[in-house]
Amino acid sequence: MNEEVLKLKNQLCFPLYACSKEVIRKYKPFLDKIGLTYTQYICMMVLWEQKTISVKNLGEHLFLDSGTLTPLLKKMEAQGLLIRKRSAEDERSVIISITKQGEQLKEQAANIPEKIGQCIDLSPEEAKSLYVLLYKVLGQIS
Amino acid sequence: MNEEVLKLKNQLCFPLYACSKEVIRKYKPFLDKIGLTYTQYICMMVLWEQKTISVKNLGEHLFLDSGTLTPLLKKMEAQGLLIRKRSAEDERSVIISITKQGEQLKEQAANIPEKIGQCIDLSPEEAKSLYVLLYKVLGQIS
DNA sequence: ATAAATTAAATTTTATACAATTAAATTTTA
DNA sequence: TAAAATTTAATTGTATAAAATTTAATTTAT
Repeated sequence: MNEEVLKLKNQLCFPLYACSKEVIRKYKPFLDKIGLTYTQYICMMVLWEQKTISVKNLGEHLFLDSGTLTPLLKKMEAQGLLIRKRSAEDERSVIISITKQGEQLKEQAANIPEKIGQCIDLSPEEAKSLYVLLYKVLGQIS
Repeated sequence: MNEEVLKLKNQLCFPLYACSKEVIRKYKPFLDKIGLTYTQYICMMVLWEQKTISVKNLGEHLFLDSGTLTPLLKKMEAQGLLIRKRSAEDERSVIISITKQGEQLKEQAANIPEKIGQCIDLSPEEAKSLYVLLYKVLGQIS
């Protein structure tokens, strides 16, 4: 057996996994201030752009399924950030719509990307390269 | 407000988060065959190298705390892969030692990195670049 | 037109994650 | 040396995450 292949330091998956967790952890203090978790934050990002979207479509954007989204969206509805309504055309679909309160949250979130950016010291070229490589893998694997 | 900064497509955190999840999901069929979850797999990787390690030290390697590791390690002990024993020198520490059965599992895991590699089509240079960038961010952020 | 297949959410179960707290042991300091 | 501070696990509570199943609605094919 090649003794090297199963060493943690020779895996690409591990820094990916660890880096993802640590970056998300960095968001916590900022997201706490506006009462969102990271997953809720990326849902809101989609809603700030789209205003209205089905659970199915939202899940496709975020690589999440209804088992994760349903309880999450119910909580956010209870917080007044969005409304869930079954589609009239196709009753299997649930349509999410952002509320005024949800729209207003965007202003409070506006400085978060910059704050996170300050924690990560990559050159524009490095950041771009990382971005491209991650989306390349994501496109291949999902 | 700059309307661009909060768009999902302009975030670096999101492909990191999604890519990590999707890659780990790819491991599932292979890990299922040997009865491990991904987190258990990276614990075993450390144990295949170290044989013996404290919970504290293991957590530092994996960026995980006792709240995650304790129940995980208890399950793995019940499966016969390792033994948990409180240190004699410092009773606050719990020492994890791999068992013969845990050692044997390594042979069954030996082909997993290659299998995953087949799902990810990056040139050696791209893979190296991704690896370096991830560890760079990890070093800055944690 | 209706049975079969598909689709979309919701639910259930299992497994992380991690913050916060607790408990116990050890080390430091006054 | 005894109190205070620190360290290490364990526990508790909350929040994902995903597989598998269920339910309900819609579409397809005969």
